[in-house]
Amino acid sequence: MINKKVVTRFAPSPTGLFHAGSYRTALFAYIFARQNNGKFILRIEDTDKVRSKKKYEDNIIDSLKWMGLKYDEFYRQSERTEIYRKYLKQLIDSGHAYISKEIPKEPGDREEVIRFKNPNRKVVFQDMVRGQIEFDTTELGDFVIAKSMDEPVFHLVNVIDDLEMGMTHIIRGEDHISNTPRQILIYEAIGAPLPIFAHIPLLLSANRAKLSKRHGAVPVSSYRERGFLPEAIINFMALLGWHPTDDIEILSLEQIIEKFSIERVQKSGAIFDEEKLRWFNKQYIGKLNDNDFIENAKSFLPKWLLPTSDSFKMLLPLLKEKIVSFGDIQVLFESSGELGFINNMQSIDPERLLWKKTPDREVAKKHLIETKLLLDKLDKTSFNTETVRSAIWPYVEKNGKGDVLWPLRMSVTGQDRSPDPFVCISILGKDESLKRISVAISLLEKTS
RNA sequence: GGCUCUAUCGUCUAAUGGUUAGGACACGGCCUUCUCAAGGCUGGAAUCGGGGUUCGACUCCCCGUAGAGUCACCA
Repeated sequence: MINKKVVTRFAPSPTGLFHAGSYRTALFAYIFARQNNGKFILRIEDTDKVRSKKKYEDNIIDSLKWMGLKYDEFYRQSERTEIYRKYLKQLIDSGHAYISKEIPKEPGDREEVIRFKNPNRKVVFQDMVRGQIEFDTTELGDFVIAKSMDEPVFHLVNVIDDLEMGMTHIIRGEDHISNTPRQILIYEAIGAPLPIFAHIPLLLSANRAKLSKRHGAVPVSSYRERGFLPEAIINFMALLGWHPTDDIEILSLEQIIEKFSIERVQKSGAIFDEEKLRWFNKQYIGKLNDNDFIENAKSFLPKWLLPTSDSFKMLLPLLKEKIVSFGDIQVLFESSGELGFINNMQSIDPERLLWKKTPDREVAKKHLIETKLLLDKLDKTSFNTETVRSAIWPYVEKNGKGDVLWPLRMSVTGQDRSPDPFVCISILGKDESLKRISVAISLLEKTS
Protein backbone atom coordinates (compact mmCIF):
# COMPACT_ATOMS: atom_id res chain seq x y z
CA MET A 1 0.00 0.00 0.00
CA ILE A 2 1.37 3.36 -1.00
CA ASN A 3 -0.71 5.25 1.50
CA LYS A 4 1.14 8.53 1.29
CA LYS A 5 0.15 11.30 3.62
CA VAL A 6 -2.10 13.73 1.82
CA VAL A 7 -0.61 17.16 1.16
CA THR A 8 -2.58 20.01 -0.40
CA ARG A 9 -1.87 23.65 -0.82
CA PHE A 10 -3.31 27.02 -1.50
CA ALA A 11 -1.03 29.01 -3.78
CA PRO A 12 -2.25 32.54 -4.32
CA SER A 13 -0.35 35.34 -5.95
CA PRO A 14 -0.41 38.45 -3.76
CA THR A 15 -1.64 40.74 -6.49
CA GLY A 16 -5.02 41.73 -5.10
CA LEU A 17 -7.28 41.51 -2.12
CA PHE A 18 -8.27 37.98 -1.14
CA HIS A 19 -11.78 37.40 -2.45
CA ALA A 20 -14.48 34.76 -2.53
CA GLY A 21 -13.19 33.01 -5.64
CA SER A 22 -9.79 32.16 -4.24
CA TYR A 23 -11.27 31.70 -0.83
CA ARG A 24 -13.46 28.83 -1.94
CA THR A 25 -10.48 27.14 -3.59
CA ALA A 26 -8.50 27.46 -0.38
CA LEU A 27 -11.43 26.12 1.61
CA PHE A 28 -11.79 22.97 -0.50
CA ALA A 29 -8.06 22.26 -0.39
CA TYR A 30 -8.12 22.78 3.36
CA ILE A 31 -11.14 20.54 3.87
CA PHE A 32 -9.62 17.80 1.76
CA ALA A 33 -6.35 17.89 3.70
CA ARG A 34 -8.10 17.86 7.06
CA GLN A 35 -10.49 15.06 6.25
CA ASN A 36 -7.53 12.93 5.23
CA ASN A 37 -5.41 13.93 8.22
CA GLY A 38 -3.07 15.53 5.76
CA LYS A 39 -1.06 18.70 5.50
CA PHE A 40 -2.26 22.04 4.20
CA ILE A 41 0.37 24.41 2.89
CA LEU A 42 0.14 28.10 2.13
CA ARG A 43 2.48 29.16 -0.63
CA ILE A 44 2.71 32.74 -1.75
CA GLU A 45 3.42 32.82 -5.48
CA ASP A 46 5.19 36.14 -5.71
CA THR A 47 7.47 35.59 -8.65
CA ASP A 48 5.91 38.59 -10.36
CA LYS A 49 7.95 41.22 -8.59
CA VAL A 50 6.08 44.10 -10.16
CA ARG A 51 2.52 43.16 -9.24
CA SER A 52 3.13 41.35 -5.96
CA LYS A 53 2.54 43.49 -2.88
CA LYS A 54 3.18 42.81 0.75
CA LYS A 55 -0.17 44.32 1.74
CA TYR A 56 -1.96 41.74 -0.39
CA GLU A 57 0.03 38.95 1.18
CA ASP A 58 -0.98 40.29 4.59
CA ASN A 59 -4.58 40.46 3.47
CA ILE A 60 -4.51 36.80 2.42
CA ILE A 61 -2.92 35.69 5.67
CA ASP A 62 -5.27 37.78 7.82
CA SER A 63 -8.32 36.53 5.98
CA LEU A 64 -7.25 32.90 6.27
CA LYS A 65 -6.63 33.39 9.94
CA TRP A 66 -9.96 35.09 10.49
CA MET A 67 -11.73 32.23 8.74
CA GLY A 68 -9.90 29.75 10.90
CA LEU A 69 -8.10 27.98 8.08
CA LYS A 70 -4.77 27.10 9.67
CA TYR A 71 -1.92 26.07 7.46
CA ASP A 72 0.84 23.71 8.49
CA GLU A 73 3.61 25.22 6.39
CA PHE A 74 4.28 28.54 4.77
CA TYR A 75 6.47 29.42 1.79
CA ARG A 76 7.25 32.40 -0.34
CA GLN A 77 8.50 31.72 -3.84
CA SER A 78 10.62 34.85 -3.84
CA GLU A 79 12.76 33.14 -1.21
CA ARG A 80 13.35 29.96 -3.17
CA THR A 81 15.28 31.13 -6.20
CA GLU A 82 18.19 28.78 -5.46
CA ILE A 83 16.00 25.74 -5.70
CA TYR A 84 14.48 26.81 -8.98
CA ARG A 85 17.89 27.55 -10.46
CA LYS A 86 19.02 24.04 -9.71
CA TYR A 87 16.10 22.55 -11.60
CA LEU A 88 16.45 25.05 -14.40
CA LYS A 89 20.03 23.99 -14.88
CA GLN A 90 19.04 20.35 -14.79
CA LEU A 91 16.39 20.96 -17.43
CA ILE A 92 18.82 22.78 -19.71
CA ASP A 93 21.55 20.21 -19.21
CA SER A 94 19.22 17.38 -20.05
CA GLY A 95 18.05 19.14 -23.20
CA HIS A 96 14.48 19.71 -21.98
CA ALA A 97 14.91 23.46 -21.97
CA TYR A 98 17.08 25.93 -23.79
CA ILE A 99 18.14 29.55 -23.84
CA SER A 100 16.28 31.32 -26.57
CA LYS A 101 17.09 34.56 -28.41
CA GLU A 102 14.07 36.82 -28.58
CA ILE A 103 12.91 39.97 -30.20
CA PRO A 104 11.38 41.99 -27.34
CA LYS A 105 7.74 42.80 -28.00
CA GLU A 106 6.98 44.83 -24.94
CA PRO A 107 8.96 47.05 -22.62
CA GLY A 108 10.55 44.85 -20.01
CA ASP A 109 10.90 41.92 -22.41
CA ARG A 110 14.29 40.21 -22.41
CA GLU A 111 16.43 39.47 -25.40
CA GLU A 112 17.11 36.08 -23.92
CA VAL A 113 14.67 33.80 -22.09
CA ILE A 114 14.56 30.13 -21.18
CA ARG A 115 12.04 28.05 -23.03
CA PHE A 116 10.82 24.53 -22.47
CA LYS A 117 11.40 22.19 -25.36
CA ASN A 118 7.95 20.92 -26.14
CA PRO A 119 7.91 17.25 -27.13
CA ASN A 120 4.63 17.93 -28.91
CA ARG A 121 2.53 15.01 -27.86
CA LYS A 122 -0.81 14.12 -26.43
CA VAL A 123 -1.25 14.46 -22.70
CA VAL A 124 -3.97 12.65 -20.81
CA PHE A 125 -4.72 13.03 -17.14
CA GLN A 126 -7.40 12.01 -14.70
CA ASP A 127 -9.12 14.79 -12.82
CA MET A 128 -10.89 13.92 -9.57
CA VAL A 129 -13.75 16.24 -10.43
CA ARG A 130 -13.96 15.97 -14.19
CA GLY A 131 -12.61 12.57 -15.08
CA GLN A 132 -10.31 12.11 -18.04
CA ILE A 133 -9.04 15.21 -19.82
CA GLU A 134 -6.98 15.12 -23.03
CA PHE A 135 -4.80 17.75 -24.65
CA ASP A 136 -2.55 17.93 -27.64
CA THR A 137 0.38 20.02 -26.47
CA THR A 138 1.60 20.81 -29.98
CA GLU A 139 -0.37 24.02 -29.98
CA LEU A 140 1.43 25.20 -26.87
CA GLY A 141 4.79 25.67 -28.56
CA ASP A 142 8.01 26.05 -26.61
CA PHE A 143 6.70 28.04 -23.72
CA VAL A 144 8.76 30.30 -21.47
CA ILE A 145 9.70 28.86 -18.08
CA ALA A 146 12.07 31.59 -16.93
CA LYS A 147 13.06 35.10 -17.83
CA SER A 148 16.56 34.33 -16.63
CA MET A 149 18.27 31.81 -14.36
CA ASP A 150 17.15 33.85 -11.36
CA GLU A 151 13.70 34.73 -12.62
CA PRO A 152 11.67 31.58 -13.17
CA VAL A 153 8.08 31.93 -14.17
CA PHE A 154 4.79 30.41 -13.03
CA HIS A 155 4.69 27.01 -14.77
CA LEU A 156 8.15 26.08 -13.61
CA VAL A 157 8.02 27.26 -10.02
CA ASN A 158 4.56 25.87 -9.54
CA VAL A 159 5.65 22.39 -10.56
CA ILE A 160 8.93 22.46 -8.69
CA ASP A 161 7.32 23.61 -5.47
CA ASP A 162 4.55 21.08 -5.66
CA LEU A 163 7.20 18.45 -6.19
CA GLU A 164 9.56 19.67 -3.47
CA MET A 165 6.76 20.12 -0.98
CA GLY A 166 5.48 16.63 -1.58
CA MET A 167 2.10 17.67 -2.89
CA THR A 168 -0.17 14.67 -3.41
CA HIS A 169 -3.29 16.54 -4.54
CA ILE A 170 -3.46 19.70 -6.56
CA ILE A 171 -6.83 21.25 -5.78
CA ARG A 172 -7.25 24.47 -7.71
CA GLY A 173 -9.62 26.44 -9.88
CA GLU A 174 -10.89 25.31 -13.23
CA ASP A 175 -9.01 28.18 -14.84
CA HIS A 176 -5.88 26.07 -14.38
CA ILE A 177 -7.08 23.16 -16.50
CA SER A 178 -5.40 24.51 -19.57
CA ASN A 179 -2.16 24.99 -17.64
CA THR A 180 -2.10 21.39 -16.57
CA PRO A 181 -0.70 19.86 -19.77
CA ARG A 182 2.28 22.23 -19.73
CA GLN A 183 2.94 21.36 -16.15
CA ILE A 184 2.65 17.65 -16.79
CA LEU A 185 5.27 18.03 -19.49
CA ILE A 186 7.59 19.61 -16.93
CA TYR A 187 6.94 16.85 -14.40
CA GLU A 188 7.87 14.31 -17.04
CA ALA A 189 11.00 16.19 -18.06
CA ILE A 190 12.17 16.25 -14.45
CA GLY A 191 11.29 12.61 -14.13
CA ALA A 192 8.89 13.22 -11.26
CA PRO A 193 5.65 11.39 -10.51
CA LEU A 194 2.42 13.24 -11.17
CA PRO A 195 0.24 14.45 -8.33
CA ILE A 196 -3.51 13.96 -8.49
CA PHE A 197 -5.39 16.88 -9.97
CA ALA A 198 -8.78 18.19 -8.94
CA HIS A 199 -10.06 21.23 -10.76
CA ILE A 200 -12.99 22.76 -9.00
CA PRO A 201 -15.52 24.91 -10.80
CA LEU A 202 -15.17 28.66 -10.82
CA LEU A 203 -17.22 31.09 -8.84
CA LEU A 204 -19.09 33.42 -11.12
CA SER A 205 -20.39 36.93 -10.76
CA ALA A 206 -24.01 37.80 -11.50
CA ASN A 207 -23.13 38.27 -15.17
CA ARG A 208 -21.65 34.77 -15.24
CA ALA A 209 -18.05 35.90 -15.64
CA LYS A 210 -15.29 34.49 -13.48
CA LEU A 211 -15.33 36.26 -10.16
CA SER A 212 -12.55 38.85 -10.21
CA LYS A 213 -11.83 42.38 -9.08
CA ARG A 214 -13.50 43.57 -12.24
CA HIS A 215 -16.45 41.23 -11.92
CA GLY A 216 -18.15 41.49 -8.58
CA ALA A 217 -15.51 39.92 -6.38
CA VAL A 218 -15.89 41.15 -2.83
CA PRO A 219 -12.82 40.79 -0.62
CA VAL A 220 -13.23 38.52 2.38
CA SER A 221 -11.91 41.36 4.51
CA SER A 222 -14.86 43.49 3.48
CA TYR A 223 -17.32 40.88 4.73
CA ARG A 224 -15.44 41.00 7.97
CA GLU A 225 -15.74 44.77 8.03
CA ARG A 226 -19.45 44.58 7.35
CA GLY A 227 -19.97 42.29 10.28
CA PHE A 228 -20.36 38.86 8.75
CA LEU A 229 -19.48 35.78 10.74
CA PRO A 230 -16.76 33.46 9.44
CA GLU A 231 -18.90 30.41 10.20
CA ALA A 232 -21.60 31.72 7.90
CA ILE A 233 -19.17 32.42 5.10
CA ILE A 234 -17.58 29.01 5.40
CA ASN A 235 -20.95 27.29 5.41
CA PHE A 236 -22.20 29.27 2.45
CA MET A 237 -19.05 28.86 0.39
CA ALA A 238 -18.78 25.15 1.03
CA LEU A 239 -22.23 24.73 -0.47
CA LEU A 240 -21.17 26.46 -3.66
CA GLY A 241 -20.17 23.53 -5.79
CA TRP A 242 -20.61 20.88 -3.18
CA HIS A 243 -23.59 19.42 -1.38
CA PRO A 244 -23.98 16.78 1.31
CA THR A 245 -26.02 13.67 0.59
CA ASP A 246 -28.88 14.88 2.75
CA ASP A 247 -30.77 18.16 2.84
CA ILE A 248 -29.19 19.58 5.96
CA GLU A 249 -27.51 22.81 4.97
CA ILE A 250 -26.52 24.44 8.24
CA LEU A 251 -23.13 22.86 8.83
CA SER A 252 -20.10 23.70 10.91
CA LEU A 253 -16.64 23.42 9.41
CA GLU A 254 -16.15 20.21 11.39
CA GLN A 255 -19.32 18.73 9.97
CA ILE A 256 -18.36 19.78 6.49
CA ILE A 257 -14.96 18.14 6.85
CA GLU A 258 -16.71 15.00 8.00
CA LYS A 259 -19.22 14.91 5.16
CA PHE A 260 -17.18 16.37 2.33
CA SER A 261 -16.37 14.27 -0.67
CA ILE A 262 -14.43 15.69 -3.57
CA GLU A 263 -16.16 13.31 -5.96
CA ARG A 264 -19.40 15.11 -5.17
CA VAL A 265 -18.03 18.46 -6.25
CA GLN A 266 -20.06 20.05 -9.00
CA LYS A 267 -18.55 20.41 -12.46
CA SER A 268 -20.24 23.63 -13.45
CA GLY A 269 -19.52 27.11 -12.16
CA ALA A 270 -21.65 28.62 -9.43
CA ILE A 271 -22.87 32.18 -9.23
CA PHE A 272 -21.93 33.84 -5.99
CA ASP A 273 -25.26 35.17 -4.72
CA GLU A 274 -24.89 37.22 -1.57
CA GLU A 275 -28.58 36.86 -0.75
CA LYS A 276 -28.13 33.36 0.59
CA LEU A 277 -24.99 34.33 2.45
CA ARG A 278 -27.08 36.93 4.24
CA TRP A 279 -29.54 34.25 5.23
CA PHE A 280 -26.77 32.03 6.54
CA ASN A 281 -25.35 34.93 8.49
CA LYS A 282 -28.68 35.56 10.14
CA GLN A 283 -28.91 31.92 11.14
CA TYR A 284 -25.49 32.06 12.74
CA ILE A 285 -26.15 35.36 14.47
CA GLY A 286 -29.24 33.78 15.96
CA LYS A 287 -27.10 31.06 17.52
CA LEU A 288 -24.79 33.51 19.29
CA ASN A 289 -25.08 33.90 23.05
CA ASP A 290 -25.32 37.42 24.47
CA ASN A 291 -21.64 37.78 25.16
CA ASP A 292 -20.57 36.75 21.69
CA PHE A 293 -23.25 38.91 20.16
CA ILE A 294 -22.07 41.94 22.10
CA GLU A 295 -18.48 41.22 21.24
CA ASN A 296 -19.35 41.31 17.55
CA ALA A 297 -21.75 44.22 17.81
CA LYS A 298 -19.47 46.53 19.83
CA SER A 299 -17.69 48.26 17.01
CA PHE A 300 -20.91 49.03 15.13
CA LEU A 301 -22.74 50.70 18.02
CA PRO A 302 -23.23 54.46 18.06
CA LYS A 303 -20.93 56.20 20.53
CA TRP A 304 -23.69 57.09 22.98
CA LEU A 305 -24.78 53.48 23.35
CA LEU A 306 -22.43 51.57 25.64
CA PRO A 307 -22.81 47.78 25.63
CA THR A 308 -22.99 47.94 29.43
CA SER A 309 -25.82 50.46 29.55
CA ASP A 310 -29.46 49.79 30.40
CA SER A 311 -30.46 51.20 27.05
CA PHE A 312 -28.40 48.58 25.31
CA LYS A 313 -29.96 45.83 27.37
CA MET A 314 -33.39 47.01 26.29
CA LEU A 315 -32.34 47.08 22.67
CA LEU A 316 -30.49 43.77 22.63
CA PRO A 317 -33.37 41.42 21.81
CA LEU A 318 -34.49 43.77 19.09
CA LEU A 319 -31.03 44.02 17.57
CA LYS A 320 -30.72 40.27 17.58
CA GLU A 321 -33.90 39.76 15.65
CA LYS A 322 -33.44 42.58 13.17
CA ILE A 323 -29.92 42.37 11.87
CA VAL A 324 -28.59 40.18 9.12
CA SER A 325 -25.01 41.35 9.52
CA PHE A 326 -23.59 43.41 12.34
CA GLY A 327 -23.08 46.27 9.95
CA ASP A 328 -26.88 46.57 9.86
CA ILE A 329 -26.72 47.99 13.36
CA GLN A 330 -25.36 51.21 11.93
CA VAL A 331 -28.19 51.34 9.42
CA LEU A 332 -30.74 50.87 12.19
CA PHE A 333 -29.45 53.92 14.03
CA GLU A 334 -29.27 56.18 11.00
CA SER A 335 -31.92 58.90 10.97
CA SER A 336 -33.86 56.94 8.34
CA GLY A 337 -33.41 53.67 10.23
CA GLU A 338 -35.84 51.95 12.55
CA LEU A 339 -34.02 53.30 15.59
CA GLY A 340 -33.48 56.72 14.08
CA PHE A 341 -36.27 58.18 16.20
CA ILE A 342 -34.09 58.01 19.27
CA ASN A 343 -32.00 60.96 18.21
CA ASN A 344 -34.02 62.39 15.35
CA MET A 345 -37.68 63.00 15.95
CA GLN A 346 -39.36 63.87 12.67
CA SER A 347 -42.25 66.28 12.71
CA ILE A 348 -45.42 64.32 12.13
CA ASP A 349 -48.60 64.82 10.22
CA PRO A 350 -51.47 64.42 12.74
CA GLU A 351 -53.22 62.11 10.29
CA ARG A 352 -50.50 59.55 10.85
CA LEU A 353 -51.34 59.41 14.54
CA LEU A 354 -54.63 57.75 13.68
CA TRP A 355 -54.88 54.02 13.51
CA LYS A 356 -56.17 52.80 10.16
CA LYS A 357 -59.06 50.88 11.71
CA THR A 358 -60.18 53.74 13.94
CA PRO A 359 -59.30 56.94 12.09
CA ASP A 360 -60.84 59.21 14.73
CA ARG A 361 -58.91 62.13 16.20
CA GLU A 362 -60.85 62.25 19.44
CA VAL A 363 -60.20 58.58 20.09
CA ALA A 364 -56.49 58.91 19.43
CA LYS A 365 -56.28 62.01 21.57
CA LYS A 366 -58.12 60.39 24.43
CA HIS A 367 -55.85 57.33 24.45
CA LEU A 368 -52.75 59.49 24.32
CA ILE A 369 -53.91 61.57 27.24
CA GLU A 370 -54.77 58.49 29.28
CA THR A 371 -51.52 56.66 28.58
CA LYS A 372 -49.58 59.81 29.31
CA LEU A 373 -51.24 59.97 32.69
CA LEU A 374 -50.33 56.35 33.38
CA LEU A 375 -46.74 56.91 32.38
CA ASP A 376 -46.51 60.02 34.47
CA LYS A 377 -47.16 57.96 37.59
CA LEU A 378 -44.06 55.87 37.00
CA ASP A 379 -40.91 56.53 38.90
CA LYS A 380 -38.08 57.76 36.70
CA THR A 381 -35.53 55.50 38.27
CA SER A 382 -37.45 52.34 37.55
CA PHE A 383 -38.48 53.35 34.07
CA ASN A 384 -37.84 50.32 31.88
CA THR A 385 -39.56 48.19 29.28
CA GLU A 386 -41.26 46.00 31.85
CA THR A 387 -42.55 48.75 34.13
CA VAL A 388 -43.78 50.71 31.14
CA ARG A 389 -45.54 47.70 29.76
CA SER A 390 -47.26 46.77 32.97
CA ALA A 391 -48.32 50.35 33.57
CA ILE A 392 -50.08 50.61 30.24
CA TRP A 393 -51.08 47.05 29.46
CA PRO A 394 -54.38 46.87 31.36
CA TYR A 395 -55.52 50.02 29.59
CA VAL A 396 -54.40 48.57 26.25
CA GLU A 397 -56.33 45.37 26.81
CA LYS A 398 -59.43 47.25 27.76
CA ASN A 399 -59.39 49.69 24.85
CA GLY A 400 -57.88 47.74 22.01
CA LYS A 401 -54.27 47.27 21.06
CA GLY A 402 -54.34 49.09 17.79
CA ASP A 403 -56.41 51.97 19.08
CA VAL A 404 -54.00 52.66 21.91
CA LEU A 405 -50.65 51.44 20.70
CA TRP A 406 -50.56 52.86 17.19
CA PRO A 407 -51.01 56.50 18.23
CA LEU A 408 -48.67 55.97 21.14
CA ARG A 409 -45.93 54.45 19.05
CA MET A 410 -46.34 57.03 16.33
CA SER A 411 -46.25 59.91 18.79
CA VAL A 412 -42.95 58.85 20.30
CA THR A 413 -41.23 57.68 17.11
CA GLY A 414 -42.85 59.49 14.21
CA GLN A 415 -41.96 56.40 12.18
CA ASP A 416 -44.03 53.87 10.30
CA ARG A 417 -41.77 51.11 11.48
CA SER A 418 -40.09 50.84 14.82
CA PRO A 419 -39.75 48.54 17.81
CA ASP A 420 -42.84 48.11 19.97
CA PRO A 421 -43.92 51.24 21.90
CA PHE A 422 -42.80 49.90 25.29
CA VAL A 423 -39.23 49.53 24.13
CA CYS A 424 -39.32 52.90 22.39
CA ILE A 425 -40.65 54.69 25.45
CA SER A 426 -38.23 53.08 27.86
CA ILE A 427 -35.29 53.89 25.60
CA LEU A 428 -36.35 57.52 25.34
CA GLY A 429 -36.88 57.82 29.07
CA LYS A 430 -39.76 59.34 30.97
CA ASP A 431 -39.18 63.02 30.26
CA GLU A 432 -38.58 62.71 26.54
CA SER A 433 -41.46 60.29 26.06
CA LEU A 434 -43.95 62.51 27.88
CA LYS A 435 -42.73 65.49 25.93
CA ARG A 436 -43.28 63.77 22.60
CA ILE A 437 -46.71 62.54 23.62
CA SER A 438 -47.68 66.08 24.66
CA VAL A 439 -46.60 67.38 21.29
CA ALA A 440 -48.75 64.78 19.58
CA ILE A 441 -51.75 65.62 21.73
CA SER A 442 -51.47 69.30 20.91
CA LEU A 443 -51.19 68.45 17.23
CA LEU A 444 -54.50 66.64 17.45
CA GLU A 445 -56.08 69.52 19.32
CA LYS A 446 -54.97 72.15 16.87
CA THR A 447 -56.47 70.48 13.88
CA SER A 448 -59.64 69.13 15.36
C1' G B 1 -11.16 32.21 -33.71
C1' G B 2 -8.15 27.46 -31.78
C1' C B 3 -8.08 24.34 -27.59
C1' U B 4 -10.52 22.73 -22.95
C1' C B 5 -14.58 22.45 -19.78
C1' U B 6 -19.76 22.89 -18.60
C1' A B 7 -25.42 22.72 -19.14
C1' U B 8 -31.99 20.60 -13.56
C1' C B 9 -36.63 26.14 -10.81
C1' G B 10 -34.38 33.46 -10.92
C1' U B 11 -29.95 31.52 -7.56
C1' C B 12 -27.33 27.25 -4.82
C1' U B 13 -28.43 22.30 -5.61
C1' A B 14 -30.75 16.64 -4.89
C1' A B 15 -32.14 12.63 -7.82
C1' U B 16 -25.70 8.38 -11.02
C1' G B 17 -31.95 4.10 -16.15
C1' G B 18 -37.97 3.53 -13.22
C1' U B 19 -39.49 9.88 -8.09
C1' U B 20 -46.21 13.29 -8.69
C1' A B 21 -38.19 15.75 -10.62
C1' G B 22 -36.83 16.72 -3.86
C1' G B 23 -34.57 20.65 -0.59
C1' A B 24 -32.63 25.67 0.49
C1' C B 25 -32.36 31.10 -0.73
C1' A B 26 -35.37 34.69 -3.10
C1' C B 27 -40.48 35.80 -4.58
C1' G B 28 -46.29 35.62 -3.96
C1' G B 29 -50.53 34.41 -0.71
C1' C B 30 -52.60 33.31 4.14
C1' C B 31 -52.18 33.18 9.56
C1' U B 32 -50.11 35.75 13.76
C1' U B 33 -49.68 41.12 14.68
C1' C B 34 -50.36 48.43 16.92
C1' U B 35 -45.95 49.08 12.68
C1' C B 36 -41.64 46.61 10.73
C1' A B 37 -39.40 42.13 11.29
C1' A B 38 -39.33 37.18 13.05
C1' G B 39 -42.26 32.74 13.09
C1' G B 40 -46.04 29.11 11.11
C1' C B 41 -48.76 27.35 6.84
C1' U B 42 -48.97 27.61 1.69
C1' G B 43 -48.22 28.74 -3.80
C1' G B 44 -45.79 29.57 -8.37
C1' A B 45 -41.17 28.19 -10.48
C1' A B 46 -36.57 23.73 -13.78
C1' U B 47 -34.32 18.78 -16.66
C1' C B 48 -31.14 24.00 -23.40
C1' G B 49 -32.72 21.80 -28.55
C1' G B 50 -32.60 17.59 -31.91
C1' G B 51 -31.41 12.70 -32.83
C1' G B 52 -30.20 7.92 -31.06
C1' U B 53 -29.46 3.41 -27.19
C1' U B 54 -33.31 1.21 -24.06
C1' C B 55 -39.40 -1.75 -22.18
C1' G B 56 -38.08 2.97 -19.84
C1' A B 57 -34.04 8.44 -19.93
C1' C B 58 -32.44 14.48 -15.94
C1' U B 59 -29.22 10.34 -15.93
C1' C B 60 -25.65 6.82 -21.39
C1' C B 61 -23.93 8.17 -26.83
C1' C B 62 -23.86 11.69 -31.07
C1' C B 63 -24.89 16.49 -33.30
C1' G B 64 -26.26 21.30 -32.47
C1' U B 65 -26.92 25.64 -29.27
C1' A B 66 -25.51 28.51 -25.23
C1' G B 67 -22.16 29.84 -21.40
C1' A B 68 -17.40 29.78 -19.14
C1' G B 69 -12.07 29.19 -19.00
C1' U B 70 -7.59 29.61 -21.56
C1' C B 71 -4.45 30.89 -25.49
C1' A B 72 1.76 36.36 -21.69
C1' C B 73 8.78 37.28 -20.66
C1' C B 74 0.67 37.25 -15.01
C1' A B 75 -0.35 33.69 -11.74
